[in-house]
Amino acid sequence: MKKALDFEITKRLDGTLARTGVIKTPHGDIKTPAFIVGGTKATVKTLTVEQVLALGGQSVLANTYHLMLRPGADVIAAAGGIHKFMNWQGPTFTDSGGFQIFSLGMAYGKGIDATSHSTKGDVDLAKHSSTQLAKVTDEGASFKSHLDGSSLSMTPESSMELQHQIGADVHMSFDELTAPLAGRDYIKQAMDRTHLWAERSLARHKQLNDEHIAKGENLQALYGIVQGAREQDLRIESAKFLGGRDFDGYGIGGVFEPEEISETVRWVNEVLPENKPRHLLGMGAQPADLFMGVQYGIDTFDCVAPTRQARNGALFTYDGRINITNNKYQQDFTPIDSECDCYTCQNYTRAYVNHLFRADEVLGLTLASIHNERFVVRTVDLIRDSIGDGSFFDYKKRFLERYYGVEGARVFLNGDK
RNA sequence: GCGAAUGUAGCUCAUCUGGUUAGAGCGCCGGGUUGUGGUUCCGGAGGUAGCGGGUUCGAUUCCCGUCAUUCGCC
Repeated sequence: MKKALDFEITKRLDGTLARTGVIKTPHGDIKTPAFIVGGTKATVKTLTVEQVLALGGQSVLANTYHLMLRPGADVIAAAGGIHKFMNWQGPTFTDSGGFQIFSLGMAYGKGIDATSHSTKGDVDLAKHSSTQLAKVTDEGASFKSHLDGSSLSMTPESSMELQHQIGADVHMSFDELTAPLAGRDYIKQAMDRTHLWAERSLARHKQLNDEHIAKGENLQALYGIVQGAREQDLRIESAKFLGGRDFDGYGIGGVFEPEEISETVRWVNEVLPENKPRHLLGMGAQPADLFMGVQYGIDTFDCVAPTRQARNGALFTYDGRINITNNKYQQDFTPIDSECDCYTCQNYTRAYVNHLFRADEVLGLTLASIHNERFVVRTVDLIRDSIGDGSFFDYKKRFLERYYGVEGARVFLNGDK
């Protein structure tokens, strides 16, 4: 029987979990490691698909929650699927919506968000959920739309149905995110529920794929999502549980402190089956995330931070991040980064981008987004090359010491040869 | 020339009949953002209240003078 997705490992880096490979989908291949471009609402904000292709984007990731609210999965299905709808002919992913129910529902307006770097107290969000906008039970989640407050619900089955309507190449199983403030008991409970939901997601997914086969349509792939937060034994348990199921690949979910990424990812990837792709959900706001993820076995990333930060004027350079709105760039007629090969750096100056931001001109958002997205896509591409030719550790050291400074980079270089 | 109104932060304006360190919005300066927050979020700087007198325990506030701006009338 035809498979929804193939993954071929082309090279391994000795002594690490890093590898290069190719994910093959009905809409084309993804050379890995790869940075997947954020296309939450079936658009990469401020960019045309031509611009995304030009900056080296191989694949985009959209979001089930956002698309079910607007325009509705049925509209996308009627359009012939997300590829036709948004005019992106390459590989696509959709996230299940679980994260949004957490971040926009349960934690909405409560000062708790996915990045709360708060002390690790014991907050059981389920106990608070009756007064909040989302409620999670074993059956699924009920929540209120952040757009108009209407009552909605999502189950593993309905998430799969929506994702199949949207029609991306790779889906994520419906999961429950554990909050940064969650205590171990709740982490365990949410993980168990995520496993239950993963099995139900997989069962419904297979039924829907059978329908595609009957209609002669492309098969769609499903990743199981590993949870377990910061608990090593739970992460390992989750990787074992899901690794033993017939998923096409795996997503690693949760919320991480930057310094926790490498060890959490390592726990999981030492256990997951080696021959399936692994996606690190939502991480990649800064270069160290990319190097650490790949070194410990991640094949694909997605992260909205590069484009979100771009829209607010925070731009990457190889010497660290700058805020292009700063006064000092008003008459700086050099590129954002003289070593960057993006369209923006090839054609425009810091002074011009600074002007666009100050004048509130929308082109600034586009030029900044092209630059930041190109910066991370290229960084991961060069990581892939460095695994290919064995220079990964040299590249990593050189890149991170320049970006963070020798002192700042040290924490990321510990233990490297 | 005469009459009237108005002068408070870079800008537009608050400070109720005189009462602690004169506020806001915008702008300006800096920072944040990790399964998306384009209208974002968080900090910060900045005013001898046009100027000079007077009354008062105390004046941005009341009085006088002066300068400036605006409007109206000769």
